Amino acid sequence: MTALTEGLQDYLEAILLCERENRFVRTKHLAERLGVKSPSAHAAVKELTRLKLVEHESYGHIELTPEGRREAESVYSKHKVLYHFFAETLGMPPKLAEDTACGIEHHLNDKTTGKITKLLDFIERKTKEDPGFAAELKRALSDE
Amino acid sequence: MTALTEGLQDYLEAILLCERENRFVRTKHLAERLGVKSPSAHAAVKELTRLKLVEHESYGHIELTPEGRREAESVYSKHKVLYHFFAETLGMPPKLAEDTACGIEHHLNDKTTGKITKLLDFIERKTKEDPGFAAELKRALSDE
DNA sequence: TAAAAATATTAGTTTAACCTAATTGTAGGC
DNA sequence: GCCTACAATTAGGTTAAACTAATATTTTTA
Repeated sequence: MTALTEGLQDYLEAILLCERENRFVRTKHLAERLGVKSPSAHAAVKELTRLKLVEHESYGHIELTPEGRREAESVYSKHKVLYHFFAETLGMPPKLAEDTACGIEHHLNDKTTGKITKLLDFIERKTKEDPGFAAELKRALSDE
Repeated sequence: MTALTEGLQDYLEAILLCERENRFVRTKHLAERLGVKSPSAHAAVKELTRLKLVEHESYGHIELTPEGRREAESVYSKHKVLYHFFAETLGMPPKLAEDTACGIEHHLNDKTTGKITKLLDFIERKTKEDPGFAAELKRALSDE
């Protein structure tokens, strides 16, 4: 096991998302997305390269290895579940839901994420099937 | 605002809990509880002293200031809500629920914690009132 | 009470993040 | 083809957290 730090997980996730938006990924993109300066992003990419999670030739663009992609997708899938939980289920504002998901995503293992997913699916199903339930839940969560 | 690091929040929480178990708190207790060596705990306590969140005379015991206690209790209350969520609601094993709560507690603001609490209360109430609901939920969460 | 054991503290090192400032490389416009 | 602007990299410094090893203090016990 690699015991990837939270920081490096964030970089992997950022690479995955930049890839989708930009067709290729550069130091600058990561720095912007993560709110750090380029030398910081550069150092992180260097370490990810050492760990064989990305490939990066000097002054070129950055690519995930299969292993890096697996890792990145694992983090991102947790992110999505959490975002859904905070934004949709709990009705928190998008920005806060996003930031909270970011902070937490590194601390869930797959089992836990699975459980949360099941709970969300259950709540969603009940909400669709039973308008009474939906109303009750909404009322219970409101800040009256 | 003090912008307390996660690490220091952990120490405050540990002081609060040691207090309840031991009548007084020493460097050694914190180190044991947090799984670090005494010099690390010592350094943390020194920093907390500088921040006026604890009082600590050399070779003596460690006490929370009112401000430190408020902070410690805020962290611990989040911990409890999360533990309840993972262990009771999701049915995860105690140790895992505990560890997960520890990792996450620093990333929730009061609003978010409030929302989660409301959701848990709602689920608990429904579960008590309606055996059918309880069974459905249990089934939805099972790893069949 | 003096020696031994336990605990606390200090000193100095390491690692992972970040930063700024300085340098090197690349690519487009003239 | 050269110059400029932008981007990437390197160099060197900071902070928070941990560690080990060494020293100091307190407590226990013989």
